[in-house]
Amino acid sequence: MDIQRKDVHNSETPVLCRACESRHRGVCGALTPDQLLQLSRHSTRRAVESGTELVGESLKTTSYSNIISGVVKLSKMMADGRQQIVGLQFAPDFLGRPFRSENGVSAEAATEVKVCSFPKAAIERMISEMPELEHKLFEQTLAELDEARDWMLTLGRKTAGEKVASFLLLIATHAFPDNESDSVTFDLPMSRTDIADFLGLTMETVSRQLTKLRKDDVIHILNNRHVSVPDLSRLSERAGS
Amino acid sequence: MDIQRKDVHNSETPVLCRACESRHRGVCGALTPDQLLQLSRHSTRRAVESGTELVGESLKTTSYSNIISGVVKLSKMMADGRQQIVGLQFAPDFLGRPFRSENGVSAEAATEVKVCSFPKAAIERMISEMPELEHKLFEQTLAELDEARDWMLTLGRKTAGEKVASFLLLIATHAFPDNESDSVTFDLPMSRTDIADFLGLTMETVSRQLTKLRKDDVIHILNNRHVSVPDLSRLSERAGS
DNA sequence: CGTGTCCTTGATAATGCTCAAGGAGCGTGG
DNA sequence: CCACGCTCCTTGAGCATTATCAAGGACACG
Repeated sequence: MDIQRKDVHNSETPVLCRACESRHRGVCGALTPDQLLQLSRHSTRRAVESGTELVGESLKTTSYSNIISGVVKLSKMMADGRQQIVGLQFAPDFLGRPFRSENGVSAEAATEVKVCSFPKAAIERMISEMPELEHKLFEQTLAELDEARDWMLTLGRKTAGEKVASFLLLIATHAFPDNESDSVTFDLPMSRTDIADFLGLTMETVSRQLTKLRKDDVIHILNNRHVSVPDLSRLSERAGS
Repeated sequence: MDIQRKDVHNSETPVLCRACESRHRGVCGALTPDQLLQLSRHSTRRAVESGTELVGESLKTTSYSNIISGVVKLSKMMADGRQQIVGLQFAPDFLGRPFRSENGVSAEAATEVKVCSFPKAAIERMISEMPELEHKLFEQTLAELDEARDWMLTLGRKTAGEKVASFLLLIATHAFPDNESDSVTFDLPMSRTDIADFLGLTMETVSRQLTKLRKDDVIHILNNRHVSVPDLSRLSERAGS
């Protein structure tokens, strides 16, 4: 074994973490290689298929995760079965409600999802020891709150057409956060029913509004899931600014 | 001057802070008397009347505040004037978006409001020096996120009747957080128009639903603003659990 | 080739919105 | 003290948007 590597203060970044986005844009960016190594000893990486429940609405959570790839939907359900998706999470978001075992939302993989999971206790210990880590989580939570409030405007005040356009815009920008051009092509990470549950509409209304956008040449649809937007600014107009 | 007081390590709690709820349930609970004293030197306390704008939607903020009493509404507006209230804040909530000068919501006093304001720089310095303070703010932000997501379910999936009942329940529980009995009486902190903007409805629909609840004897209304709920569980049923 | 899932489209119904009129409370000024 | 003007709220009638119910199309998989 390479002695030099072992001896330097900044020990080597764990292999698993090297190509991980969480180390750059996510919460692990707050950790030194030493700490990363310590945490990685307790972490398990796994891929789950679309539809898997990652966190139950009233289940006690025993672990937290970083999303490595894929899309996770957070949802709430009423006693009679009505459902509302209250947020989408993308890599490299941190998944889980800190400081509380029960969080009132369920998390389900919307696409195939790769996660890196840690035991609750390990994370909580590191949070209490490292203000930098807590700060990162705080920043993410503030961003989620901003997004939740944006979406409240969409849910409460936009028309069906504006809602669907807003959703497409949301996916387009999150799928390609640093897209500079005015056109994008992407796969929708969710079914019509899921989109409806996110927008507070029915599946039929979502379908009709997508058809309308297609007929007005704002979007092109191939194979139900595959969408291309030739001019983002035209879509943006439809979203009601 | 009393020398003993001056010399003890834990100096005296500032007069202004003594009866303040923020010191117990709010963010100031994270501060020692020494730190409180330091902060209180920069703080200004003032009362503003209902309707005053405390934070502009795209204005750069120069100060943060603790709400001492009253209700603050956070809202977003679309270019064409459609408005959505995205949150209500009560004493002893902290008002302001940390780490960003522009926060995308405007804050307006819904009732007469008393606030204790601090310069942005002073708070940010204390946050960076005191993990405990940041932790308190983080906890409040998480609670706000939970509430925002609860409200998303209300906005997206509940009927007009359920929305109005949910609103009354929200006010009843926040006005008297430790009420044990099954009946409550309170004043609504906002107009019908504001309630409509919070629920994603029109003023007329809110009015009709209130009338319906009154005719069904779920609530009693005196003088438009004054409401009494004889049986909270019956109201809760109307809110769709 | 059948069966299943997901999506689209159509016809009809219902919920909530728009427009309109009028009532209640309140401060102001005659 | 009362009339007025004002704001806020209620109520009604008709309408628009979206939901519901139903049928059928596209595609995948056995």
